[in-house]
Amino acid sequence: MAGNPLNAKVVGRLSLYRRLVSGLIRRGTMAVYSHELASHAGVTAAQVRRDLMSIGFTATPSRGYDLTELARTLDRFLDSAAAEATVLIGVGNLGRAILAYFQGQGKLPIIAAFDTDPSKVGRMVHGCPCRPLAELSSVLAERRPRVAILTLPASEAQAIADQLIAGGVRGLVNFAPIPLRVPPGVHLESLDITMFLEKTAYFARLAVAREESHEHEGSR
Amino acid sequence: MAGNPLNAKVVGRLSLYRRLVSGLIRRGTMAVYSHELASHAGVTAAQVRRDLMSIGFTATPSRGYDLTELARTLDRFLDSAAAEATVLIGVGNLGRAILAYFQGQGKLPIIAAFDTDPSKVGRMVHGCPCRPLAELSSVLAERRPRVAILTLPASEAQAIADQLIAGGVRGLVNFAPIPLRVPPGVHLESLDITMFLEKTAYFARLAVAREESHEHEGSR
DNA sequence: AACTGTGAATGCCTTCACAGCT
DNA sequence: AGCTGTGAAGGCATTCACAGTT
Repeated sequence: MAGNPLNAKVVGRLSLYRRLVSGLIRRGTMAVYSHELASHAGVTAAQVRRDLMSIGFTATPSRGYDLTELARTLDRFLDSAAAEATVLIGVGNLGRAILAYFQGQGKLPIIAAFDTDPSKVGRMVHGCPCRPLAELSSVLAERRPRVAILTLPASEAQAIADQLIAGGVRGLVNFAPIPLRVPPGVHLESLDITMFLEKTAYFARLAVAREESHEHEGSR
Repeated sequence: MAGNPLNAKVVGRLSLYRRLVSGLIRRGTMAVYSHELASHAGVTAAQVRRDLMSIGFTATPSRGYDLTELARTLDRFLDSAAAEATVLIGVGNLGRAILAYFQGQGKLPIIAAFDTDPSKVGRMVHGCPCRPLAELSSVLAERRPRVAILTLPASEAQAIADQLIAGGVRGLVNFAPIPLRVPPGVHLESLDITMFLEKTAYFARLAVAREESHEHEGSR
């Protein structure tokens, strides 16, 4: 059932393929060749073939990959049998946006959100109950969530992460702009939005500079 | 001024180092050794040395990297002389969260947000004017923003991206869950939150399975 | 004695390229 | 004729390890 442990980049692309495949199915497509799926995903055909090879999914040279079968296989790899309980810590603007985005998504239900702010606690936020942070450990003990989303201030992120991991959480998606330290066996995905923006600004500036120097040609 | 073109991963870490450095300066630290900065950043000391080497910043073996000097050098690399005008497309929950996060951050001012929803248009959202999408091209022409943040539905993302690029934008941060196609010379940073969550859930599940099988030892 | 800067080694990921299949 | 599955090659990023410096 587990198969051989897949590499993180492959899993990311599988998640993307799944979404593309379900879109194609909805449009009535029955099968695709690697280069077709590749062009939708923005990767090479060889990459698609390798990725699908790594989960043991095969095509026929004549028809390509059967989409119904592929969708089922991807579901089996990416989803648990039961839905994976998830918690979210930090009901600020970003936390609320993510709650709104994932409410009613089926798999990965966010079972509770936590915050220290008394004005938020007790309410429903986009369909999710907001509870005081003090109740975190009892929720961890009772509901055994395995995934947590951190949308809280950087100053509190490490302490909360430690508490979550101690309580059994094994996957963290961190939006706080600080590098977290997690023990081996715990998966951490860090999404530092400021960093992505600064990176983008750097390359945008470079591109503009390059274009401008090409315009009046004379340099170099 | 441009130097040799840096690799994207290096630029990402430089952005992180900058934040760490400014925190250290605030606490009164004057200099750090590569292994100290590395431990804050969660990378190896060799990595820090290589990254700083790539921007030509050097230390003295006795004191390490001078933080004041380093902060200045990083600023010079990561910031433009003038602030880089940025626009945001799609004032949904996520768009609003990002507007809130970046308002008043100095560099990278979001000069306008765009949406088609008439109930949003005309208002200020977290200090940023929300304008109708129809005005996008005139704003592109007048203000020449170079960076854009896409927080809109997947179905519209590619068309808007094309319009932005035609209007001079050279860096995109895309939150829409779809792979965008951009021409060479345009930098694209894609942040597919669903993908990150699914990846994390996969590895969390794997970790739990591994722990459970270790508990009653006999399997293999 | 301990650090930096860096050539060389390693390791990982992606792509090539082709035999095999239909 | 055109596709897949995959060994081998290639390219890129990280780490090693050490000469040089203070």
